[in-house]
Amino acid sequence: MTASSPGQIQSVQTTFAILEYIRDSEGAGVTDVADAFSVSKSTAHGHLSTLASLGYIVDVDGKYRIGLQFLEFGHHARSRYNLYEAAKPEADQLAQLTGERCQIMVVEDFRGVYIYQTAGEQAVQTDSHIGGTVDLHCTAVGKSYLAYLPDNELEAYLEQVGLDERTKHTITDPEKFREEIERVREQGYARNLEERIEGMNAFGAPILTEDGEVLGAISVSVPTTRIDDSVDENELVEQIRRSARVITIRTTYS
Amino acid sequence: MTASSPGQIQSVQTTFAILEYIRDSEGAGVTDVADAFSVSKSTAHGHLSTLASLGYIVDVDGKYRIGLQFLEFGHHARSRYNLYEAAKPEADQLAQLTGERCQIMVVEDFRGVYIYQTAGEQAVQTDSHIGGTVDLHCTAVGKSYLAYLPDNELEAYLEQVGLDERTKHTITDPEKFREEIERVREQGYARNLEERIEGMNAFGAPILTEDGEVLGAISVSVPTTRIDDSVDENELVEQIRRSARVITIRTTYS
DNA sequence: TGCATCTGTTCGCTATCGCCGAACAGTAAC
DNA sequence: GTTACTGTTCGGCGATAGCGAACAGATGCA
Repeated sequence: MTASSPGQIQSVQTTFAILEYIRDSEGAGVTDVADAFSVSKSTAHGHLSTLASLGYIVDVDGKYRIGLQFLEFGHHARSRYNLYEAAKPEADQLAQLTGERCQIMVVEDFRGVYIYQTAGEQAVQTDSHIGGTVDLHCTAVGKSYLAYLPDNELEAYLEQVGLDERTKHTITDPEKFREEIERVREQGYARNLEERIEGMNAFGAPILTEDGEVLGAISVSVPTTRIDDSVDENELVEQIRRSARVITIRTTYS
Repeated sequence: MTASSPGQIQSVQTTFAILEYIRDSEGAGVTDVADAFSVSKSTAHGHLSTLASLGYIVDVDGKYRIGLQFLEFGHHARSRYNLYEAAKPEADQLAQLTGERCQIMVVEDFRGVYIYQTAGEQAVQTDSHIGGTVDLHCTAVGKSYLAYLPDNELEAYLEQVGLDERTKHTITDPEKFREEIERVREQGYARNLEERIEGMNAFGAPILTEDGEVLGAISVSVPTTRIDDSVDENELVEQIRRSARVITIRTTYS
């Protein structure tokens, strides 16, 4: 707990830190929280009992866990984007058609957030899940999105966030990245070749409004073992782009 | 803002009240919040800037709105029930088959919470949505759930929550309600005949573990106009019960 | 263009209330 | 039945959350 900016309310910061701790540690009690944050048991108890009486955490077998009330907030936040309802059936279909994992992403504060994710028959497990965030520069969805952003916003991303190396395939050179983005613009789709996770690739396309503004992106993940082998990249990309177009139409007339 | 129990942290209560306000009012600014809670602008600003810097609310066109970070909490809470992944495809199929609205519910603190909801072709719009909560006593999902709860917990529900009247069809007499629950047990499914919303009916079945413990429930909503008319109740109920059984099997082997 | 009126932000001051530590009370373990 | 954990309650101190006023942008209207 370092200084933190002034005018901020500490107990609120603490409460959310505790919530994140409960989430990530798969349940915690008073003592756990007191130890984890080096506060007294009474303080931890105060936060936990407040959150519990508000229903944001629930007691399950003596450990507090994240309550379902957050579902409503999450769902509400998602519905703002007017994308979920339109994109869900397309993503499901794409996953079924390809047998792989398919995801829908939007961007908030320059972070990619998966608002939907669905798995086909042979999809491999990854760390991506609904609500999870990822870098934009090393994902197919992220690059699809960045490519259709105004130039100044792309530059703002490069400056404020940068190109952190995730694997040895991550593009970290700004100039090369601009070229990559240019390629995405020309081709209308993005590729991620093990740039975020070794062995995992993805192909994505932006979801645009009719005016050409980018709302989010859709992608299909394919493990390297199936690339060249069983997967026809051109056909897959065509399917993805078609889905993206359908979603555009659906969001327009709804 | 009345007294509230001691040992509770007020600023945390306030912050969550503000979050709920932002959610329900579709966006709010510093002045809105200050007015709504009769606090000074600086206080409102403190809460909002804290929440914003944590990323839990985001500035959209000068109004704060709920951030997507809650999606991760919601998704996490839902995944605890090990029901969503197994039930989603069944619900989708049921909605497609019947053309109506289908929902999956679990219970937290004696409140029914929809963890999934999907609409068929001719489904009518209702107020139910993912994360939304409903009474147990006047819904098909709720009655399905209560029927498979141990007797003492059912009695605890009647005592602690009670049978509030929602429409003139709501069962409000405890003795009649116990009979209704007995009927659900015998038949293995529950009916809601305009007991929560005028004109809306639903048919539901419990989702059980192999040991017979109730995990949640699944239901299909049908407007009164289509009952008797186009919908064959017996067939519909059979489909729902079959889906519930499939979900049980899926949750067991996953 | 200028005035008026919104918005959000910053800054001391004060009283509140969040935090602490110790004592207490349940509960599981052995 | 004793031990060693849990979580809970209780004063007391001191940090801090909240207030109000003053400031600063933004927007709108004439």
